[in-house]
Amino acid sequence: MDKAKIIACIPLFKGLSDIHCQNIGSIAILQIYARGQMFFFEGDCGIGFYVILSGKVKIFKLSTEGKEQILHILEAHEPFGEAVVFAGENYPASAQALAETRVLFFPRQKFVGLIRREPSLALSMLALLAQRLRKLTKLVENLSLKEAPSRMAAYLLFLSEQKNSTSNIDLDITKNQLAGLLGTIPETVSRILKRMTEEKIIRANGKKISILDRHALAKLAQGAIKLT
Amino acid sequence: MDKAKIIACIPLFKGLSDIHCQNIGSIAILQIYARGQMFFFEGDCGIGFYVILSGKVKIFKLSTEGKEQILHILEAHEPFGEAVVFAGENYPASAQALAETRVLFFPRQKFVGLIRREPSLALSMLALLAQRLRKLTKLVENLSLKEAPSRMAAYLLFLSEQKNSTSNIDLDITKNQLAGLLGTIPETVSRILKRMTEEKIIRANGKKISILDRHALAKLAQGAIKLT
DNA sequence: CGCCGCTTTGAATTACATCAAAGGACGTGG
DNA sequence: CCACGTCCTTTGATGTAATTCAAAGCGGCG
Repeated sequence: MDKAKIIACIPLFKGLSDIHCQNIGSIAILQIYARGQMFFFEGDCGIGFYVILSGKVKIFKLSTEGKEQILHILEAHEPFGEAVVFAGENYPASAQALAETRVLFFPRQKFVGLIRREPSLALSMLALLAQRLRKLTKLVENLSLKEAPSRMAAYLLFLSEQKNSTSNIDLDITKNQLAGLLGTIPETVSRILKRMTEEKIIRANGKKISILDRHALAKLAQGAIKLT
Repeated sequence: MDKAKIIACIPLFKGLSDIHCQNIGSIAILQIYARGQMFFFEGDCGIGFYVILSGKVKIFKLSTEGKEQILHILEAHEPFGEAVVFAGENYPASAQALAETRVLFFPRQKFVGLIRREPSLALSMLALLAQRLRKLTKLVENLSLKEAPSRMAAYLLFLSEQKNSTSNIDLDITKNQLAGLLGTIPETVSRILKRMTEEKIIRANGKKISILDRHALAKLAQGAIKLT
């Protein structure tokens, strides 16, 4: 199995010539993490970044009392730990495998060397960071400007759009994790879903959720209406 | 007045050769914004980014009900609007001058052209974005994992460190803006400062604040203790 | 001087977290 | 294949931090 081939398939490295993919491949290290295993803890010295080949990874922060805020849940082809490569300090959050996960690891110094010689790679990384920035900005907006039901509504709509705009969504995370993502607790998630069901906005069946009233959900997401 | 000279003084462009500073200067446009004037609104098409020469700029989001969350308050030498240059969509937040502000404006396309030819400029921008990412991560942590008094304590300590670790801080923003920065409302800010004063952790006099008990403030910031 | 926006304070309200408990899903090992 | 434990999920009762609403004092600036 050729690492250059794998790399050519990763969106982040899209558009790079074969020779560059080979260069990148030559510094990449294939690693496998078991479910529950940590990639790094917040505050660890940053030694490089990862790209997921398969599996699922949670990026999160922990409060002193143990409550967790999930920043991202990432899947195949998505990179993480990039910020540390360029600001060269410690990881600003922790990363853990939610399932068995295969990754490519890119050591910091070597990767920076590549970037120096390949401007289009630099632009790819810039685009990636800029996009992360947008995503976090959105998260801040949600956390501070919206209440929990709105955040839930926004998340359901987001999931729905990701998956071809079907009305049938599959939460592929536990409601515990969903709570961490929305900045709340499992009990609240449960109650909100219940109320949405009562108002016939959604139909819930375990991790399967059908959107019955997309319009109401959208209104809810903007905070224009409330759950009674 | 030579734009290349000005640019050489900006931390973002530190370490670039004279010739590069000239190139950068040749695409930069000097602009002056009056107090209260908007640079752009959230959702506007992104046409470029700015670097502050003097003045003060607020980057913020507005909820549908009009509450605002301030993401950053920026001063001389700090850039803003960078994310849009590389993700090439719309501004993810709004920007407004809090005082008369002089900026250099860098049009998107031209700047990307420069980066293609100058890897060290790319690395500078990468470092900048990575740092922004850290800052936002911290904000998310504060908003979701800490309660208001902790966020206030953290902010006071942050200000104190910025200004040579003196115990005498000058909030150079209104408490209204401080509330927006901390993700709360002016009344809450007022009450928290009052309680901190009662517990002799700080002494407040208008916008001047003295830290009396730095240790207690630090404990508060981590959430280890609470205001009674 | 007079106005407008900032600031403070109190009382009422609310959204959400916490605590407690029970039911359910899932996987492991017997 | 069933029994068991663990974790996830739901539901109710209770508590609390923070927003909302209201009103009055303060301050700066035209």
